[in-house]
Amino acid sequence: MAKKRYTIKDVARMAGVSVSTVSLVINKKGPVSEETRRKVLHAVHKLDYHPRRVAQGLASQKTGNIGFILTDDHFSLVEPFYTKIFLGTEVEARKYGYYIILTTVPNQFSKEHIPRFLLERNVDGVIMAGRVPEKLIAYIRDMGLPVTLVDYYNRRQKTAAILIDNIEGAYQAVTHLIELGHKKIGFVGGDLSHPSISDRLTGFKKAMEEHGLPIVPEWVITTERNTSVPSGYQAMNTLLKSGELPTAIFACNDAMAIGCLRRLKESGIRVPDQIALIGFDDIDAALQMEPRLSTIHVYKERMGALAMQQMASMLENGEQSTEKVLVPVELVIRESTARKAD
Amino acid sequence: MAKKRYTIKDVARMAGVSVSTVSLVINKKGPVSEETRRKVLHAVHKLDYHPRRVAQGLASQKTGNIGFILTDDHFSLVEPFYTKIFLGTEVEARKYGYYIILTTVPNQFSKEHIPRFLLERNVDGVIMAGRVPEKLIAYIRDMGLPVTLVDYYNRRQKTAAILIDNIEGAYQAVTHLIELGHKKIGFVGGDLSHPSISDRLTGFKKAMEEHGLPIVPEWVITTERNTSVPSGYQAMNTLLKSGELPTAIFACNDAMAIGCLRRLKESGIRVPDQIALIGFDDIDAALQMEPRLSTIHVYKERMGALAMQQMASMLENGEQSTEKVLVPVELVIRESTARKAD
DNA sequence: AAATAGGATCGAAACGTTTCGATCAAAGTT
DNA sequence: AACTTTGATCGAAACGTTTCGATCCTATTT
Repeated sequence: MAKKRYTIKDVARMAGVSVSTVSLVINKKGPVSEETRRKVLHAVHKLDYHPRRVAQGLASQKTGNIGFILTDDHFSLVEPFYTKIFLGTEVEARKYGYYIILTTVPNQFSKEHIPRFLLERNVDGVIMAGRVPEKLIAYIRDMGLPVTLVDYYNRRQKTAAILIDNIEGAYQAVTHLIELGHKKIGFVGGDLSHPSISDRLTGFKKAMEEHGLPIVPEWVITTERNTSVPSGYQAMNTLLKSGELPTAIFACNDAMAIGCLRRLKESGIRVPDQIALIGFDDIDAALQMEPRLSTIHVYKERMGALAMQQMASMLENGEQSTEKVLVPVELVIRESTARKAD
Repeated sequence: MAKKRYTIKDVARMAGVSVSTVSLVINKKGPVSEETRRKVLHAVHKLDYHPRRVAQGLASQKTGNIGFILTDDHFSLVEPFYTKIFLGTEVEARKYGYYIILTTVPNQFSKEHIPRFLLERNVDGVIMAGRVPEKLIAYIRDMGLPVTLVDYYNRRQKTAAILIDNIEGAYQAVTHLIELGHKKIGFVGGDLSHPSISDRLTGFKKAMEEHGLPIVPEWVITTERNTSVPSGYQAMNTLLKSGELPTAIFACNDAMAIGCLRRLKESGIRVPDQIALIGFDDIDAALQMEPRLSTIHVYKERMGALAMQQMASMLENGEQSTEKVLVPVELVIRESTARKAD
């Protein structure tokens, strides 16, 4: 039943040329006469020949695979944020003829967690999304493999990266609130050591300052350890206990915004009537909320695709790029933000 | 900077044995004296040697890769149902030393969409999740590759499969409604040609009959083309127009249940007070609803893992299994179902 | 003591490509 | 007319393993 698969030899025989000539034609290298090219391609077609990846790999010392690394918590998250980035990469990879091998590593990374595809030299390059262990980045760079980071950037490692325009996004979100007439605006964030979060805070401050609005320290919550729904809930809790409330809140991501929303509902505070709320990321859940969440849309699939493009060009040039691509975002106005009631 | 990677030759030299002996030790084949085994393993360790996958692949005619195929719409769906199955497979694959290569194919499948990893013979077996083109299954079987289906099963193709216990799940859901005192129960489904959906209808009928309750044709909606949120919305619409309403509804999946809920809210009908509602699948969104959706939990990651196990054993025995594994489900009672008000 | 069996080890072929250097013919240069 | 360049093609080595059959040694059987 299993059909016989032809090899390059069969093609060569059929076309009446040598094996190496067939290889040249297939890989579009070296000069080949129009005549032989035709003959070869005809034979290829006739036999439905496809070179075996594994053989190409051994001979050319390229596997044709790209590793895609996420940390455990990023992938197991309810929100398919990084999953979408992955998908974008996967689809783009196909265009280039690469395979993507996905793996996750624990946040508490140590030597024995080194992905097998690195040990076995089974990838030509690595794309990593989200905050990823420092050591791992260094290890891969050390192997001489090109690296692209997505949605993360570390000042010390000189790698290529695809980044959300966090400052601009936050700026837009806060400006939106200001244009709705809000003057008392709070920031809900966490873990400022993460570059994305601190950038979003920067954007917040920039918008406030440019419009001559005061930044009230009690309304800037940055004590939460992470940026999950429960953290948002907690942060809102803190805010509620601190006397006067702001009239609008910019949460550093949708997950935290959802946490805030939940806490506000429990206190019977109406969104957006009493407090306007805007998030960041535009995860799927933002659309499920009541009210539906205004947010900053992030083009996740696009980011994944861009990472693959960057990787492909590094693979072509054979050198590690340090280019940082800033991907624009888009303000999405839904129901959780409204003109300030007076 | 790029560290030199050692090959099996280096290990052989260091251990003072032949290359073939090293191979025997590493792969735990053939008889090797304890003495040499020690020497070899010591050298392996010392040099941090790992065989290159690509070389093993060529020599052994096994790639070490498993293909994972989804249809486009399954992967781009908002609900990460199949994504979770994929994740389960991926984690399990690591234990066995396999890599997973993910790809999607269009629903309208034709010859030119054959995944590249098949043409290039870059996988040892294929796992497919969800409803998948008939032709593709046949093609792969034809290549002599083992196949496992997840959450889909076609009577004509004799393949292994990991299946949700749909009949039992539906039976439990409906029985739950009956135990709450409901007698007028509706079914919201679509596309009965899909085995999962028709099985869920079977479970519905079984529960109704066993409890001596009538199945009212007007309350059994099976006219929708698919099982999405909008279809659920539409189905509810139909139900609303048909005179008397049931007091409880079993939707064949959570997506449709969400659609129903949305429509009910628009009409100001309270769930669960006026109508109890239960879904199936336990997707993430079920937890986000207000009220939170009662449903039948499906162990998605587990199903993915089981598929990998099945694949591994087929790869070991070198033969296509036709075993069907029925994975149990679990009733999850949340807020959308309540005792019938009288 | 010779014959046999079995365990341990090894050399070499094979897997299916790419790629490098060699060869040869035709065209261009002096 | 001799020499050089260029284009087309090819043969063979190389990639790093696995695996098969051969060989050698030791222990067992007769």
